[in-house]
Amino acid sequence: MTDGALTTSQAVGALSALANEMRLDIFRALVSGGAMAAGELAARLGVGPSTLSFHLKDLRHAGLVTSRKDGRRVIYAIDFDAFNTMLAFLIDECCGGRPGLCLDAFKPVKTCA
Amino acid sequence: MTDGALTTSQAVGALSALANEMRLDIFRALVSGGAMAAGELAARLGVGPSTLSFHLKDLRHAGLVTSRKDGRRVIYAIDFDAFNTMLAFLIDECCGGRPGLCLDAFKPVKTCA
DNA sequence: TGTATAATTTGACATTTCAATAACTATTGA
DNA sequence: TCAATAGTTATTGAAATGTCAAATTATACA
Repeated sequence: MTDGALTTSQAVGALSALANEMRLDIFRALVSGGAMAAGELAARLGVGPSTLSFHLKDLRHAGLVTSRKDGRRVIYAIDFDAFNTMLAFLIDECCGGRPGLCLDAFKPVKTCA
Repeated sequence: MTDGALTTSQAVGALSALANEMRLDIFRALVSGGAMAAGELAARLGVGPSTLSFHLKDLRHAGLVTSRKDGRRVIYAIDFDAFNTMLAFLIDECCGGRPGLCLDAFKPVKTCA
């Protein structure tokens, strides 16, 4: 997921990865809690290790999270660049050519008043 | 989908609706081509009527598109408010509390220099 | 070395999703 | 009223997805 723009199937992959309640919870836990080990995620979300691993693989395959080994643990983290790329896809591909229609959502985070 | 904020399961519903190549194509066709009848969508996308109807129902159920009858045709259109609400959810819930991390995606559509 | 811990992988199973055909409903217009 | 058109709704079967328990790999440490 190093390219700037997503193909349709990459976008579908990223959307699919977030289109599941448990994976969305995982994603949000990593956003709010920062990078953490699989075991800590499992404890926070009350999920068994294999089920968690299954979903983490999905998120990682979609490029939305990264993982690195630290001893016998595996630390997961959000890939914010990839997430931004997905947001950019939604904005460009789905609102492109119709500026103004999709701008409402951005106002809360605009910093240029 | 008249409320301002989405529940998690509403967000999953909206994401799931877009997490399919054909539905994403339908959505984009409606964005770029504006409101149009199911038959015209079917012709543009080269899809059978029942398959199209199946996916349109999905998008409508997720709240991302609206429909109205016009004679014997049914006109479908993007519900941009709902789409904005979904974008806002992604931004608020997934980047909230970490301003700056998710701002990159907005720059292309910023209108304030 | 032996044991416990952290995580992934595998396999069985149920559920959901998707596509395609055929049947059905509603509307138009000859 | 009858036939054609526009869409939706069953129905079927195939493929993908999700859950859980058990087996496996890798690391740490007594």
